[in-house]
Amino acid sequence: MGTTIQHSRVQQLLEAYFGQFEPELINKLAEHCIIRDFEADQQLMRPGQYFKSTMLIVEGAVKIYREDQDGNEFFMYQLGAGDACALSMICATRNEQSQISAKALEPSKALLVPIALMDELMTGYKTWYYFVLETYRSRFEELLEVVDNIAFKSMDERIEFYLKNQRKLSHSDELALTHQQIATDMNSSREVVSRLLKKMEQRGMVRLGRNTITVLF
Amino acid sequence: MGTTIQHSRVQQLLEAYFGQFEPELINKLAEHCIIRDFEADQQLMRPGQYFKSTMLIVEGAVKIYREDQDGNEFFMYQLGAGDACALSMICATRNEQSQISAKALEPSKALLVPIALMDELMTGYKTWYYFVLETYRSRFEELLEVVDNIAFKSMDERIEFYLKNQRKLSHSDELALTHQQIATDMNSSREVVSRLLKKMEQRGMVRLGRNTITVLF
DNA sequence: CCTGCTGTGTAACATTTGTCACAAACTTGC
DNA sequence: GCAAGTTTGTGACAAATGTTACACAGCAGG
Repeated sequence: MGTTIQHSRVQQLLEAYFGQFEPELINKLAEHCIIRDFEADQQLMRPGQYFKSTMLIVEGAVKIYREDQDGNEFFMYQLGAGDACALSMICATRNEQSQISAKALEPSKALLVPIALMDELMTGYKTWYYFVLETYRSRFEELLEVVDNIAFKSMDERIEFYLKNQRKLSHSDELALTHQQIATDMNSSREVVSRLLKKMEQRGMVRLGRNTITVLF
Repeated sequence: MGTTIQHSRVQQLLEAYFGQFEPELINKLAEHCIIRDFEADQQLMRPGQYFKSTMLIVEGAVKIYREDQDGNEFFMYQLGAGDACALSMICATRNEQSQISAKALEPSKALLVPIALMDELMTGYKTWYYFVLETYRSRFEELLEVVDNIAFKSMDERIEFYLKNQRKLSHSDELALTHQQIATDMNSSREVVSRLLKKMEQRGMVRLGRNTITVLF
């Protein structure tokens, strides 16, 4: 594939999803970014990995989660087109190991920005530095919300929050989820989730079907 | 107090605790920072507050915690001299409301950097932008550790982690803590903490006294 | 030394969450 | 339409945590 083709494709994507960037920044990025595709279920990051670039998501959905030694998972938040992976920025700038996992939930595309560019971008382009700070800020806030949930709330409230969140992410009241998936994301067990969902159905908050949960609140 | 006096005092503090800053940055900051003192137990930040400046701690210890509607607390991490409050940076840059609480654990001093300076500092001084990113990174990591603890670990493991952390912060194996304080920080109840501490004492991990816990591991 | 306050110990019980076991419902491929 | 796999429902029980209630120990001030 010719470099010019790739170059203009990147430019298009940047303009579409990162319209807040000043034109010179877009040009700069288009010169140096490459596009990377991920299949559904493919891992974008795994604990212990080093980064040589920062990722800007331009298509698909990426789940960011925590994994412990025993392989237990815990869902933290989700990224879509227009989002950047804050962790990859942090780790990239510091050349540190990542301690989190990321997985594509559907076929996804990301732009890879070489970390060698970071200094120049941060000091040279105000919209970039705003973008980076804003990325941190919003991930931090999301993480704080996660802490709130597990620190202060009971399982049923957490499920409620989870469903609301999923509804927002999928733009639909019909969620294609199994009880097991929810249990995995919340580091709980399937039976507990089933039990509580059943109670919520009795209270008229959801309608349950095989592979679907309809949110009614 | 003469401005020159204040100015040179700020400069001293910056050199002492933020020695990584380049000299021109220190001068710049010294010109515009003011010193603010906090008494023990005084609140530095409360939910819903707006920031007009970023805080650099130069003396004392500041506890950063989360509070819910019912007044329950949950300890997140602690700052000391040389640390910056990441949250005040985030909220300051975005002119957003803070959603966390900060309290001085002992008489403390902070330098207040006006947010109006942020743009200039970020783009003009590489050590500043490194510092800001590193501040985010380390707070983020700490927050991840917090998430791990409450998501994956049981109460006794969490107490163990808490005590290790306190030991590190106080540079001593003798911790001046009541069971109630620990319970508050972990959003649990005093009885549970007493019970588990007693078990740990039986296993030889700690020695318990009134107002003191001696860590033996 | 008595009084009151704060901190700790502990038993009994309630509630929440996790685990095990198994059945039933639904889905898919042949 | 049958077999095999996946998903859900549910009861019984275990374990962890939270709650209530109360005794008592240590400390401070008069």
